[in-house]
Amino acid sequence: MSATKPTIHDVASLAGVSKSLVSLALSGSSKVSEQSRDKILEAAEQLGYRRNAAARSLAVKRSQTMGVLILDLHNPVFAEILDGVQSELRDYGYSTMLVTGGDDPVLEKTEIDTLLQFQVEGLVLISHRLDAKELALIAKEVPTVTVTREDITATGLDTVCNDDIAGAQLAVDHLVDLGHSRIICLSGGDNPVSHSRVEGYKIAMERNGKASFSSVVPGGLTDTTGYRAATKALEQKPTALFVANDIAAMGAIAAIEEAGLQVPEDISVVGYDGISLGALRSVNLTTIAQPLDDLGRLAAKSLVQRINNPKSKSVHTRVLSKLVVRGTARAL
Amino acid sequence: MSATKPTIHDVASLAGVSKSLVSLALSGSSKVSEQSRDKILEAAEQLGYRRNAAARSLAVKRSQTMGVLILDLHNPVFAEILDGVQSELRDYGYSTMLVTGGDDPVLEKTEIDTLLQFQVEGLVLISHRLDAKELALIAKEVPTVTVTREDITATGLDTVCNDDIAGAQLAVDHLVDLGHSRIICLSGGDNPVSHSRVEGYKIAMERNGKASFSSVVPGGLTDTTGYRAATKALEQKPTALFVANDIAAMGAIAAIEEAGLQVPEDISVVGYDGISLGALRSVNLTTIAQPLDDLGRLAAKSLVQRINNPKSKSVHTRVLSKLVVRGTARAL
DNA sequence: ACCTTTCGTTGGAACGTTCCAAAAGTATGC
DNA sequence: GCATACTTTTGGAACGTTCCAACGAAAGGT
Repeated sequence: MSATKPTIHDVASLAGVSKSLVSLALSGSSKVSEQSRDKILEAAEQLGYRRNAAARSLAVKRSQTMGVLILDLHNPVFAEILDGVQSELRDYGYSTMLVTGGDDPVLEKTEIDTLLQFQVEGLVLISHRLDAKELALIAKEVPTVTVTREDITATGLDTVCNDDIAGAQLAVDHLVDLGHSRIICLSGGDNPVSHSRVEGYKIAMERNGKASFSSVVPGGLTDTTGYRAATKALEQKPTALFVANDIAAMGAIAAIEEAGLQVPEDISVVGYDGISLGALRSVNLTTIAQPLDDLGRLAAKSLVQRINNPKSKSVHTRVLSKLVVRGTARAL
Repeated sequence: MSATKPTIHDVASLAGVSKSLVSLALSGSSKVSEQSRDKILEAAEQLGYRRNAAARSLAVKRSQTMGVLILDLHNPVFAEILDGVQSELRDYGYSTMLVTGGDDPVLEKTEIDTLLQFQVEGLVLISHRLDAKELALIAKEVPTVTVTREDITATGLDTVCNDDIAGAQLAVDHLVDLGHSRIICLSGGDNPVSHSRVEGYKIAMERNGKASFSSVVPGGLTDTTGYRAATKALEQKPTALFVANDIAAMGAIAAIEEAGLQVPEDISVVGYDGISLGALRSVNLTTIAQPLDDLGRLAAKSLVQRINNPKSKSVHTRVLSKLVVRGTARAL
């Protein structure tokens, strides 16, 4: 650590030019003579000069930074979406500031506040805990895009997500194709995403003439809740389970095996999300895969677009999820 | 979006006081009269005023922000460490700026550069790709702590990690306790962490008088590399496998099952890392668990300490990993 | 030789804060 | 009623950058 960081002034005086010229040279302006540019670049190099983003952001009134809020890094879905967000934003020349809400909704609010203090130009919210009123308020202040929920409309707010209703139908159709009728749905609890998936399940059961077998067992989005729901579901002697998400599906599989049954020989299981974890050989989960990376990329794109054109009306982007057939569902 | 963001001046004139007093009031100074404080707070609220962190950081010459570099968010180990880092830093009043290097080492460097431009006060590096020279250079510029590698000593650089050699011995000892002799080690490839784990394996085999069975099959840290290594290892008819990390262990388990054998009935498997994924009921992996959250917290602590006392010499913190017995290893 | 244009360069203002020294106001003591 | 002390408030400088208007020098046109 040098005593004090070199500033543009230091570079200027070492190169024997004015600070203005240094600024110009550093931003690659064409109106700097070859000679001066070289001197300046060399001086900067020698001093280990680095632009001060705070000062810059203050002067240009743009931070070139986006804020990202993630519900919970432990669920791989979010990490995978983040990856897309981040790499896309990088291409647009934005940096990313990431915060996680943890379990605490209050914390989530203060974290967003921190983000805003840093003058982020936009917000990507990968979380479904914020309520609509809150969200609208935030979106009014800064361009915002939510990923994974589309239940909300507010000015300045874009959304990116998959069609959960359609996706769930894909799952059921696949199971029906395999000859299943006794297909039970393990729900993901009380949140918009899970509701849609259940709805899709019901529609597909009906459409396939299996309405009489339609049965939803309340569950959640975690390993444990999936396990519990499956245990309960087994009482109804299903031949297949459609589970609200991949993690819960893994819990469900464990429950089935503990009950002395085999997946997929005795019971087929289809999950939802398409986390890369499910592709691991020892998991090998048949699932409805959301294009998670795309989800992130599109969110980023959408945000950048809105920043360039703040008055445009809300855009709701839908991505297509698709069935990924692996080893946990097979023909009866 | 309001036309233009309210500044401290706007608040001041609305409250009928000077900007200085507003600044004072907002930072909670005790030398502001009750009356003024109320007026100011109310005015701020009314305007939706929010401090500008860039301006603040410029004025106080402290960004109150730390930079975190993560190798790869897809590997849950990193996400779990990050969680600890982040929550600890929050307690110290720091914000976090996160970047990921992706696959590209060059990118990793520019990302660190971005972080430094934002005047982060410290750097947490959760990545083992940077080389020693690079690292020393960075540490000279800003307090830095690496998590997960301790092969490097440089001024201003602290490290936090577990004792891989000891951890690996724990794994082998456990297997020996269970009556195993034919224990094969699937290595994690060519990196310092994996080397240590192999070394620990060898030491423990020797110590337990099983040196003649000692055998290392080269592998990697991913699902696929674990799968391949296990396939090869099976030729030697082992009764147990010690795998370099949990993800690879999961790949190994898949290979074993595909070969028509069962875990743990025919072959026991012990992993390393203790990712929460391994605790999922359908995985249920016996492993050497690093206290990942602690790792993150300690890194954060170490960093804060160094910031408060930059001249102190390098601190190398060791955390204790422990055996977590689950379902993939059992007595012969 | 002089006016105009172009090019390269410059000083100063501005961005929104914090901090400091000093001013203004209020209370206390004699 | 005045000096003293203390509390509250204030204007201005500073932080490191970008941007703009303006400058001098060199080049071009007449």
